[in-house]
Formats: sequence, C-alpha cells, structure tokens
Amino acid sequence: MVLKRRLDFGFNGFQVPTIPRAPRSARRGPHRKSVEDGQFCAFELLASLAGKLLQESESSASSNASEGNLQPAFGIDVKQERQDEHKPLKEECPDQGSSEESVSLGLTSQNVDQKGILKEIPCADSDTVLERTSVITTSDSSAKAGRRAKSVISSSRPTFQNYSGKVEGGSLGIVKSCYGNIANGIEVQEDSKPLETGALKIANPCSSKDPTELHAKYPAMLNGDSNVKLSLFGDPVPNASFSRHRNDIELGSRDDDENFTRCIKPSNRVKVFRPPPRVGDRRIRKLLTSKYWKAAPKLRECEHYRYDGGVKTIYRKRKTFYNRERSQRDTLYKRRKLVDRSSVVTSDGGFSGESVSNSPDNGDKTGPAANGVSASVIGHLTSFRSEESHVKLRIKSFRVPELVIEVPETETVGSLKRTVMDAVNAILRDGLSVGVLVQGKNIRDDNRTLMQMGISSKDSLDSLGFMLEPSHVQAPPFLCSGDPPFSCKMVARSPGLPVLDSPMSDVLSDVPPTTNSGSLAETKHEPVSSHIDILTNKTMLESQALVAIPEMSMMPLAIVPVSQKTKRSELAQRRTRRPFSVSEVEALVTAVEELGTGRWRDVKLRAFEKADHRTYVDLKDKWKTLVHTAKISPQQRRGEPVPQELLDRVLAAHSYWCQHQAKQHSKHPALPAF
DNA sequence: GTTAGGG
DNA sequence: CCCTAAC
Repeated sequence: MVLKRRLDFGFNGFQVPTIPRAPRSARRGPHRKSVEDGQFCAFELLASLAGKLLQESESSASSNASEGNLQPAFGIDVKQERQDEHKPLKEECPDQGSSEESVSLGLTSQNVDQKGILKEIPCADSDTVLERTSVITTSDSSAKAGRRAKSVISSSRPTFQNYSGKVEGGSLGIVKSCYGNIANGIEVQEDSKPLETGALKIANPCSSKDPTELHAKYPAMLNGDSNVKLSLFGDPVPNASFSRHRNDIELGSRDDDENFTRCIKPSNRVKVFRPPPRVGDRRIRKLLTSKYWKAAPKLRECEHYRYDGGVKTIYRKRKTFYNRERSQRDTLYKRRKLVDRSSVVTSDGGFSGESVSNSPDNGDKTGPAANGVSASVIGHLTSFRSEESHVKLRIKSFRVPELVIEVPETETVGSLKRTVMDAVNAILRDGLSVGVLVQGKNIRDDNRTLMQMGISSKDSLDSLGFMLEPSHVQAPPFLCSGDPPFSCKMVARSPGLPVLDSPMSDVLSDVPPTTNSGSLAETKHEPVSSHIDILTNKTMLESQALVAIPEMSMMPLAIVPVSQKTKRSELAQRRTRRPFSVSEVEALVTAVEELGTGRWRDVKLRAFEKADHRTYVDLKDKWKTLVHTAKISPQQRRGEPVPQELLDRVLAAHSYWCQHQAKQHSKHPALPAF
C-alpha cells in the first residue's frame, strides 16, 4: 500500500495520467514523435515494450474481469497455456483468485511483502522504460534544460502509448503466426517500421546491474514475473503457474504504469550512463537490479521461495558473472519472447540474465569496465514442458549490447543523453541477431535440433539462454556524436562473446530453475552499494519529481576512464576448448620431465612449437590439471582418460621438480628418477 | 613477455 | 581457459 500511495503521489506530481486507461487508439495517436533519423529505434523498442505491457495488462485485466478467468494478455497464448494447465493455479498461488486486487496493488504489495527478501523496489522494469523514454524525448527535442524534466516525464508516457499501438498490431500478427507459441513480447521496431511478426519480441527488458549501463527495463510483463514464479514450483505445476502468470501480468500492468511514473526520477540517474566510478556503477546496478527484482516479485508467496534459492545460488556464481558484468554496462535489457514452434516458458530468463549481468562488482574491479560491449542480450528462460515434443519457453529478458560511453566532464547532460541515445540507436539500427546458449555455450550450429542439444520438453530449460547480438559482429568502436567537445566513445562488442556466455551458462546450467534468477546483483552488493540502493529506492518511491538525482548521477562523467582493461573484453571471445589429446599430454610430460616446471616457454618451444593454439600458459595450466588429475582417484577423473602411466610420470616429475625448484631451474634435462 | 596462481 | 599480479 505504501508503495502504491507513493506511486500515486508521484503521478499527481507529474500529472501523469493514470495509466493507460485510455483506449489504445487514443494513446497511440497522440504522441507519436517523429522519429527522426531512426534514432528512435531504441526508444521505440522500449516504448513498444512498455506499450505492449500495458496492453497486455489491460487486455488481461479486462478479460479477467469479464471472464473471471485469468487469461493471458494474448488470447492465443493464454488459451494454450490454459489448456496445458491442469491444476488450478489458485491452489498454489493465492494471488490468482483475486486478480483485481493484484492488479492494483500487486506489485506494491509484493514488494512490500517480499521486502525482506528482495528489498528492492518494484519499479524496475517500468522505471527503466521510462527512463529510456525520457531520454529519448529529451534528445529529440534537444531539450531545453528548464523544461526538460517535465517534458520528459510527460512525454514518456505518450511515447508508450504510441508504441503500444504499434505493439498491438505487432502482437496480433505474432500471435496469429505463432499460435501456441509465446505471444507476448514486445516487438522491437526500428525506425518505426513495424516489426516482423515472426521474430522475437522483446518482452521485458531488464535492467542490468551495472551501474554504468543503461538499462532499460521494460515493464516486465507480468508474465515474466509470473514465469519466475512458475519456475519455482517446478515441473509439476508449471502449467498452473503459467496461467497465473498471466494473471499476474494483467494485474501487474497497472502497477507497471505506476512504476513508470515512479521510475521517472530514477531514470535520470540511469540516464547518466557515464561510466562512473565503480561506486556509481554499483549503485546503478543495484537500482536496476532491484527494480528488476521488484517487478518479479509480483509473484508473491510463491516467489519467495524462489528468490531465496536464487539468491544463494547467484551468490556462488557471482564470480562467474564477472565477465558479463563488464559487458553489461550501458546495456539495455529487454525482454523478448520468442515464438517459435516450441513452447517453452522460461521464467527466469529475466532474472538470471540480469542477475548475472549485474553481479558486478567484479566488473568494476576488472576495470572501469565499461567495455563495449556486448552485445549480447541474454535471455534467460525457464521452462516447463508443455506438450510432449514441444518446448515452451518464455524469454523474459534480453540484454542489449553494452555500450561504453565516454564524455568530457564539461559535457552537458543533454549531450550525454544524446550520446547515449545515439549509441543505442546505432546498435539497434544495425540489427540484432539472436544467439542461443545451451549450458552457457553459444550454439552456432543452426541445424542442430533442440533435441540434439538436449533441449527437450522434459528437461528444464534452465540451461537455455538467448542473447541478442549485434548483427555486425565486431562493431568497431565508434565515436558517438563527435565533435570536439563531445568525445564519446562507444564500443559495441560483438556478440557471441564468450564473456557473456559463460556467465549465463553457468547460471543457467548450474542453477536450478529456482535459483538462478535470484541472486543477482544483490548478492554482491557492497555496503556502499547497498547504501546507494537504498537511497535510490527511496528516491524512487518518494521523490516525485524528476528531480535530478544527486549523487551518482551527477558523478563524474569525467571519470570515465572507461577503460583500461576493457580492451580485452571488447572482443574477447573465449577460445574454444581444445582438450589435450593423450599424445599431447605425453609430449607435455616428456618436456616437463626434461625441463621442469617453471619453464613453460621452453616447454612450449620444445614440444608444442607448431601448436599455435597451445600457449605456454595453456601448457602450464594443463600441467596443473594433470597433476591434479594424477592425484585424484580414477573415478573422479573426467574427460578423455589419460593413461595411468603418464599420470605416474606426471606425479614423479612434479615431485621431482618441486624439490629442485629453487635450484636447477634452467638446465638439467636429466631427470634421474624418471 | 613470462611465471605462478587463483578463478 | 581466463585473468592478474609479479617479475
């Protein structure tokens, strides 16, 4: 309740109309801004997402009201799902029954309820969206400082509306085409072109944790949230959950709207993307994260469980995400739904993705981070099986490529906004491709069947992930609006980056459905960050004005030392794994016996001179693993078995050289004992 | 650029 | 394999 009030308050302050009551047509018409130069794309996407969400919510709400059922926003989807469901949702989740309540308060209450666990504010997705929107607006108008805030706000809403209109169209198409498939999602539109039906829809963008990143979250579709819940339940109840989701979603919609309002302020902060000092980043991340979560929380009771699990898991995985984090900066998250033939529902997607991304602290450490990045969007999914051979999945979120932006301190906020927008648009404009991650690995072979990949209706889809990649793989870094004063660098990372992948994968694969999502950024927060988060949240809730967000936002654009370590991250693609063959092991062992450890360069030269793919570091690492392998029981060994004889030699050489470590490093080829 | 270690 | 700190 509290939250809600605040929200309302916020609205009043802004004079934002309560959500989307107005007929779609109405919404649509009004605000369409002309999209100039196509820069709109990004925004459009966001807007469309938002709109879609709204629509869904509305439709769902209405449907619910009228029918009393919880139907998903999209008729088709809903029905199917419903059919699937066998079990009453209600049983599991109390929420269902009173959909209406949920709708109005849903998010809020959930937030409150879950507070303990989540602590974050629900606004997340919506917020993000708003932010984005506003940014765009600003840029378009080249806003004038004075009114900017206000205009932004107002515009944001309109924008949505407009988009929503589009969205609808798109969705319908999609729905038709994909009957049985997941319908929801917002489609991404570029340059106001209608999206193509078949493709992916961006359902909910999630924000990432990285502070720096731009995150756009889309109001999560309630669905998404719902999904999350579902996952918690597990296989057995999947269907039911699903249905609920729908409900939730619908209900949620309003909340979302509200969220938008609320978010406005926060958005500003977000807007400032500059690759802030770590602290800043964290903060942002947290915000985002929190938002994200909050949204998710809609699930309520059910969710709780999940979250807990998720959090823990995430915790552990945190490091894993490390790479990702880097990428995440300046990333927009979007949620998309894929429609295909398969039907999978993934709930986590969003979560995991975000979480993963967010985790972040590491990123900071690594470097300023901000690398460019990445493009990848990761969508996490949860799945449950629907019908036999169909995999039903819902992608809750996609991460947009990371952007690294660097601007001089003297740059104006407006310029910064524009810069960010340009960067985002550039990425969107170039097109995005979708990458599929299985067990964290990017599957490049499009010809493989899901079954072959181990993605079946039976199996959980936890290990399945999606990511958006820039079509043009390595986008060279480009300067954003450039002009002297404005020097901004943006780097778009190519997709398929391992970086992203791995983290995801880990999360996905390892974590049980429940867990994944959860952890997120939360895990890693540092005191500072938390502090920040708190502030933020508070701000979000309470502050009504768009007021600039103090602290962080203002921080130093200057700081931007974007990079340092970024370099690698930009392109980095993890090398493909190339297990050592027995013969290679033998060559390695022989070389080490002669040269000893500590002379990897020599070992490389002697035994792997021609093996370009084997670096001395690789050899060193291999030796390390060989030693380990030799020490463990055969049962514990994995991979291609290494002849015991070689392992014995490994141990012998290892012990020998350990003793002679200090001395004869150099020569001494003679290994007596061996 | 190499090493040595942790991840 | 990756990433870093130390050399």
